[in-house]
Amino acid sequence: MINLSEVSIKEVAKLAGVSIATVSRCVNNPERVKEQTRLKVQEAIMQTGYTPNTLAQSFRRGRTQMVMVVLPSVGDPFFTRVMRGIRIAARAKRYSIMIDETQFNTLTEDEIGAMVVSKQADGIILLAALSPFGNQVLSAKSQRALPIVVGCEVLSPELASFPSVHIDNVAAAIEATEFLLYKGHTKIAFIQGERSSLLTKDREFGYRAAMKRAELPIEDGWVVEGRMTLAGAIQATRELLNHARKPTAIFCANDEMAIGCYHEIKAAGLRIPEDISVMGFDDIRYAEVMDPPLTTIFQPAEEIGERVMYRLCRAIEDGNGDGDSQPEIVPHKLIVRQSVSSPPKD
Amino acid sequence: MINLSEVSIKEVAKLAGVSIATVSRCVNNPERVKEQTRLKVQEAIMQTGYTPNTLAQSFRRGRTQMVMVVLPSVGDPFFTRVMRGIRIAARAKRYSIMIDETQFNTLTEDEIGAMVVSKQADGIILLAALSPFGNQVLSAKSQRALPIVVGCEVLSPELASFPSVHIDNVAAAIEATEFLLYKGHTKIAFIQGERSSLLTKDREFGYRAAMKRAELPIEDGWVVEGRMTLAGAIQATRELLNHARKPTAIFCANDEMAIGCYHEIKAAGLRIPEDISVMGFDDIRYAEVMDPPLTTIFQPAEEIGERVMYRLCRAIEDGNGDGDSQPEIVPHKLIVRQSVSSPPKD
DNA sequence: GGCCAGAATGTAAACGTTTACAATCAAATC
DNA sequence: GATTTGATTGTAAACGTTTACATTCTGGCC
Repeated sequence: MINLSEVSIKEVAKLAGVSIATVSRCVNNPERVKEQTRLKVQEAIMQTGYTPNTLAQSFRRGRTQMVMVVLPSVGDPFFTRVMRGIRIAARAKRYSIMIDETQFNTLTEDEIGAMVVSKQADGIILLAALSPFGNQVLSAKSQRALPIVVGCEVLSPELASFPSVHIDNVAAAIEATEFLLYKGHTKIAFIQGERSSLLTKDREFGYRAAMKRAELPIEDGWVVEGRMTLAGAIQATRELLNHARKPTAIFCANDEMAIGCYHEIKAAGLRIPEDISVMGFDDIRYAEVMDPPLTTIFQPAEEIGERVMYRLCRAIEDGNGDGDSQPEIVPHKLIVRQSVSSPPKD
Repeated sequence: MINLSEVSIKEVAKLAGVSIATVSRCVNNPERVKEQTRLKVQEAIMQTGYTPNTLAQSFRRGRTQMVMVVLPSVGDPFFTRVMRGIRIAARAKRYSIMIDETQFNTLTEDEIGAMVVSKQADGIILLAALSPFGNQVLSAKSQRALPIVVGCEVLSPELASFPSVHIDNVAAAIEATEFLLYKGHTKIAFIQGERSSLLTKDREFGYRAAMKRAELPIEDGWVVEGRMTLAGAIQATRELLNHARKPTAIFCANDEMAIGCYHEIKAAGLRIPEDISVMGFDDIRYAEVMDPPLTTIFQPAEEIGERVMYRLCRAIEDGNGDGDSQPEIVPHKLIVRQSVSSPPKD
């Protein structure tokens, strides 16, 4: 039964006939107290329904057992998966998590600042590009150790000292592009995400590398920048479909955009993959129920989430975990479904 | 520049040549201090880079400025929308939010308990059916006022005393069903969500009411229970398509399920809406990019989120806001797209 | 100038823990 | 039995605020 009582450690101590220090020890270091008294205190705790006041604990210990997760958009199903992993690990490590979106950039910066300053969170998980406030977080880090771990996103050089967990985006994008090439496509377009995201740059880099290796030209206008949203993708796809040299395959920097891309292609009366092939990235849960099911790159999102969280815990517990700042690279995987075929003959 | 300094109110006081009480007042009740000293203190705060220690504040004030949001699944795009509203209001009211999913029921209950007991959150927003721990939260409420506001979900009788914000699910479901009837359907099936959710019951009730009013029979097996997930909907749709008296229209209790429903219908080689019409519920962002775009019921999710949050704030500030426990009903709207047509002739 | 009222400020307690240190206890050793 | 030792417990300070209450200003009034 949930009990919102106001009983403090004092009442327990009195009832058990011991000092408050002993009660505290019973709760936190049971091995440092005699079996007999431990039982007595245990009993008193039961009787009173005592539970430690977390506020007081946080205050005293200077720890909140909370971590802050900053991501571009909670709505993206990919991040939902990452969050699931984070949540699982957090639960195991007895942390609570707070979430913030970068979507409305301006305010967020303040919030992170406030969070950091006031030490309301013990650490930060960054799943987003951190251009807007990168410097600030960085300076915070240099001043005092507020643990930060980066997930999914790749790190810009000046931030490379943060621990991070992500896939090899370049390799994955190469693999995706090469699959399209293998299927016979030569006119391959790429819808990238926001410029600010390095991750998207890596994917673009992989795409370009694969095209180059295949000695294929990339026409002006084949690489379209969109916001990583449905609307962004729709707009980008429209541009591609109007391109003088229309691509036969579109590689979207993530699956959310592939959904928008599908819509626009169909709206134009074209078929997937007969008229145009589509490649995604992430493998969100909708990928396999799309029509046709989406060929994409699987990211072990839950695993990334878990690892990031565990990594952060280590950093928090070590006081300052910048010892092991090797990025952890987790494996990706090409998932072949039905959105890619050979290009149409013309 | 973010500053993780350890300067406390004492340093500021010393530098400004005043007592700590005055510094505190400058920060919290500037009007209760002389302009001149206020400036002096202001200056000292700047110089030292002081920011109040939130942990100490929370401890002292017994308030955390955090609220906990409990929802079935963060992954559902509908809740993403609700969360956006909550977040906006929270930001305005200077609250932070923590999220918990009921998905893995067992542990969650503990967590809520812990949260509640330790007063780490000032209030709770429930967007989920609360069967598993309903009693407990309820008992907590009776013991001491931990504000709880319910959103989206409709309230079971014994919980009706909690403030809530939601649409009229019965009316909305009637409207949806009547639209199908109006289009000429008579064989209409309903895919409901989890039994535990009252909300789904209300929608089912509306569906049944509309059918009854139209004097149409509901065959055994036309109302299928699924989990409110893609997989649940796929399974449910499969059953419907194998039904001896196959329905010509399927009304899904939410859009997420409609996505799964689409997939299964197409997998069976049927066309939407020519062979079978589909009606959704929620109007998530994917609804309009689905193929064909989904006819559904729009819920003002962001608005619900905002209202719920503001309501909770009121409850927190009033100490115990169970005065105004009238449910707030917000308007829904039928959104006609292309997933519903007249039934096929046979 | 003395007095008063109200404004401004200071003093100190309190919030519920944790923890260094001191004190006590019990058992083992001589 | 005295001494030592280690285990167990108690005492009290500390964490950084807020705030009731006491004190000191300040300026206006007689």
